[in-house]
Amino acid sequence: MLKTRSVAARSVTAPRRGRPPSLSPWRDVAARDAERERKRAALIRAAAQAFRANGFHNTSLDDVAAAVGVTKPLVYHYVGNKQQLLFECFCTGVEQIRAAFKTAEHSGTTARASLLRVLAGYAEAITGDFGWCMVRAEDLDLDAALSARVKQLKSEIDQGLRRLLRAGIEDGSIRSCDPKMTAFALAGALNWIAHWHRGRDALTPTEIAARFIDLFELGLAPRADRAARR
Amino acid sequence: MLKTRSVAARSVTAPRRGRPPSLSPWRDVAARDAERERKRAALIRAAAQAFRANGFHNTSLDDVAAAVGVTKPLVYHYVGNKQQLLFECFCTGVEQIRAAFKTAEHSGTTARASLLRVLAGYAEAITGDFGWCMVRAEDLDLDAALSARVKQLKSEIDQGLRRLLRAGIEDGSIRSCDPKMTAFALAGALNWIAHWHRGRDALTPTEIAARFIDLFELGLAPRADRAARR
DNA sequence: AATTTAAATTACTCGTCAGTAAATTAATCA
DNA sequence: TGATTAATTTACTGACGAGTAATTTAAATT
Repeated sequence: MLKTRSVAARSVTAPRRGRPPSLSPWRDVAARDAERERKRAALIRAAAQAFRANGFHNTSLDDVAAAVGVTKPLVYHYVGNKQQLLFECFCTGVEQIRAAFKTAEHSGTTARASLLRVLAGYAEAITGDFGWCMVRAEDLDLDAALSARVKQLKSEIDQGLRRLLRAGIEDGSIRSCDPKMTAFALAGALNWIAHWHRGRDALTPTEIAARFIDLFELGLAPRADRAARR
Repeated sequence: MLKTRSVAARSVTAPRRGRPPSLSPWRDVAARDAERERKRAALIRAAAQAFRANGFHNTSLDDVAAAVGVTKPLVYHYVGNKQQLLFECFCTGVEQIRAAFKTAEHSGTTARASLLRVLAGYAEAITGDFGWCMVRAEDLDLDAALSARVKQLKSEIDQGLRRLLRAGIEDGSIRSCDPKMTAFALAGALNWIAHWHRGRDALTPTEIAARFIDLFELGLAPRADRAARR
């Protein structure tokens, strides 16, 4: 067990043996920091997986530590406490969604096209390791400070969706609708994926997103106008 | 406190004082059973409210008991254990949704019309006291037996949605789509309401449902054909 | 009135688990 | 090399909360 651990911990970095004693200490320092960051990230990912598998409250920090071959106090060495750990999982996931916004936002065409791209990236993020934490991290499980930050981050995403919807209504690419409720419906449908999507599903995230987008774009009622497409 | 409790417990049933000693014991027995059932229901409702307010794991049975002015062991007198309590909350909520299916299902017109009615009832149920439990009751928090029953009940609802979708595709009232993914999207959007809807919201459940239904029915893309309405 | 049954309480057990103090090992530095 | 600092562990505390045993109070039955 101990052997396993130290091997794992080492294997992340390149196994440079016989390092030159002091060619440039700066390089070494940077590498060390990077490794620390990598370990921290591994811990957070392991936690996210455990939370998704068993739920936040049914996962002890001993579990998380064991999952990565390490003992509990080390978890505290890398992250403040259990709440903080959940929060980090949340942030990691949110970051992916923000990235989706970044890449999709000013991508030329209509606001509707941008929105659909965001939704695809969103779906991708939700099906990832951090999707569950992002969606189910309850403010209730966090103290006031963290809870506020979570709400803030969620709100930013929500506002991003609404902005795209409004833009689409203005540029004529989206029918007039209530942006708030529509954003809630979109986010809800996508977030819900975290509840049912489990690893080996028939459809890939992209395929799921495509189905959802089709529904949101065209609606359930039959269309007389095929022109509305694209 | 004690006084409060006993008054509350009594006030549910008609305050028949000086009851005729033994006119018909059967009537009395039935009334007693009914009262027991009413108390049990009150407990379950209180639990649902507490779970929604603080989360399942952040709610102790002492909390639940206190909320109804009673002590913990009495909770065990009425319901097996904490899991069971959550399960009961879940069932109560699900029952409302089943009712929505019942009333909407064979209501004459097209399958799409039925579906939209079901969605309205669904939204109504989600915003109620038991919505949170229905949506967030994690199989993870229940042992194998209860978890299986929860999955079963959820699946029935899912199948109900899919059936309506398929029926709609057949009778031409719904565009061709992937029933499974569409059902997931619909359920997700609606379930998500439980995450953000808090008592005094601007919109009533019915209004929310209307907005959602509009989106699902007509989609985001502008429609050339206004005929598709109704 | 005496007895049985149900409703509700007090006072406890027992396990789990977040979080910590102190010690140890390994790596870095001078 | 010896001294410092970081990484990691062992061994603990302290609280909380689910669930129970034993008891009391009230109601129902005869």
